[in-house]
Amino acid sequence: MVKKIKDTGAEEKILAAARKVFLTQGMAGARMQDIADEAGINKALLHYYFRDKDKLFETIFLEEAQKFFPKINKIFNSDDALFEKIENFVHEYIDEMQQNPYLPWFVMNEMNRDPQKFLDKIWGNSNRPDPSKFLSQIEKEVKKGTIKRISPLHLLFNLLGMTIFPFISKPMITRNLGMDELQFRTAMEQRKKEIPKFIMDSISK
Amino acid sequence: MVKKIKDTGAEEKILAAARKVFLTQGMAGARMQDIADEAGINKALLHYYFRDKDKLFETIFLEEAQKFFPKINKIFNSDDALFEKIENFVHEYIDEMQQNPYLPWFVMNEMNRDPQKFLDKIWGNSNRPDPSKFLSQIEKEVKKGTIKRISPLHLLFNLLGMTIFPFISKPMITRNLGMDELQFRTAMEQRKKEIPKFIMDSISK
DNA sequence: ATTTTTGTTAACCATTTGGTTAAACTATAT
DNA sequence: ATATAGTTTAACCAAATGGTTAACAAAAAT
Repeated sequence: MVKKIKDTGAEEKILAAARKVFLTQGMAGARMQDIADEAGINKALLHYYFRDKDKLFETIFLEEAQKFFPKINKIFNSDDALFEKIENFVHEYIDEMQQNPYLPWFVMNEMNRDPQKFLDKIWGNSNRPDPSKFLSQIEKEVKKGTIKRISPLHLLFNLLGMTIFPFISKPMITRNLGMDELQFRTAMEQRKKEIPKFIMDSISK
Repeated sequence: MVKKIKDTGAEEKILAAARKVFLTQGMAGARMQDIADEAGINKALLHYYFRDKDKLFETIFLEEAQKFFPKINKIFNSDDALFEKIENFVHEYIDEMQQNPYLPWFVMNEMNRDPQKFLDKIWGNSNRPDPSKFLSQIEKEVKKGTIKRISPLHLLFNLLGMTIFPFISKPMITRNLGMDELQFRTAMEQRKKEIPKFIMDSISK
């Protein structure tokens, strides 16, 4: 009956280990034994805390997705002006990615595997990314004539692509361009300013 | 000794099946039995033609990667003017993705899993994407003053991101925006013009 | 025609892997 | 001290999975 009065850390250690293994190996590639080893505990303990692999995976995936998407929503649905919104989005997103570089790949990977499952299950219609306000905001600006005529959808694609893609392709890009970890970090840091500038240069009249 | 005088199709059927299964499930998620079923042949025949799973996977991956990257190289290393190069790249890339939508995700996915392995093995220094000429070309244009001051690296990231990202995030994006297959296709078709325009609007003086 | 090589299969095998069990250990309450 | 509930482990189990074998069928070579 008494629950979690004291946590020596077993459960937390499992979660940390599972996070690491799932994020790098994906659901299919992850091994329960690897997670146990990584956590420094017996494999059976995994099943003691989390019934089975699916449950454990879902816990991790949900946790990661939920700490990630709401932030975006908040920005997209804020009352900021368009340019500030773009700036905020790029800034926050890149910060998040710097701390958690495997996240976007992980999310998209599992989503590719079984789109139905996650879009329904993980985002309970509550925190699913909703760019509709952002899109209509662009349209409004176009009509007002403050920015050039551009399709909101394409601007969204551009914004997302420029921001997220480097992190997804990191291994390929860095290896191919001979960048090291630090160079990549600084490049991404620069992009916080480069991307908004690039967009504004393109759409402002 | 005589090899492939006639191909009833077993080998081809295996390759087609393996392509399908590997592209959608990844190396870790793919099951040899699934490939056999998909090909309509006995599982043992897989091992008759391709020693083991690794070999089969490598065949597919190599085949896919090699029909994909050289094309890009040709564009990046051509003598076309910068804008034409960008136009060509976007055009060719989107065409390729339309026909083979799982490819970019597949390539990057497996590359994330084990970067060392593929970058050395798959691209034998021959057809590895090499944007260096493209990068220096941008720098030249900047120095000539024909375009705004922009970091070549960031422009490359922007170009790649805007072009490739929608295909990687397709399941997420389409579901979230309520797009169907046709709408997605037409949107991507539009991007062939939208992306070059977006870039030129941003960097031209 | 018959031998030999190539292609194909069903049945099988060994290992991996997710998951269970029963026993042991730890702390807390009585 | 002892019972009790919660925690952890070693040993085990069954299913899944990659891979092998031996027999059989089809084709090619003799």
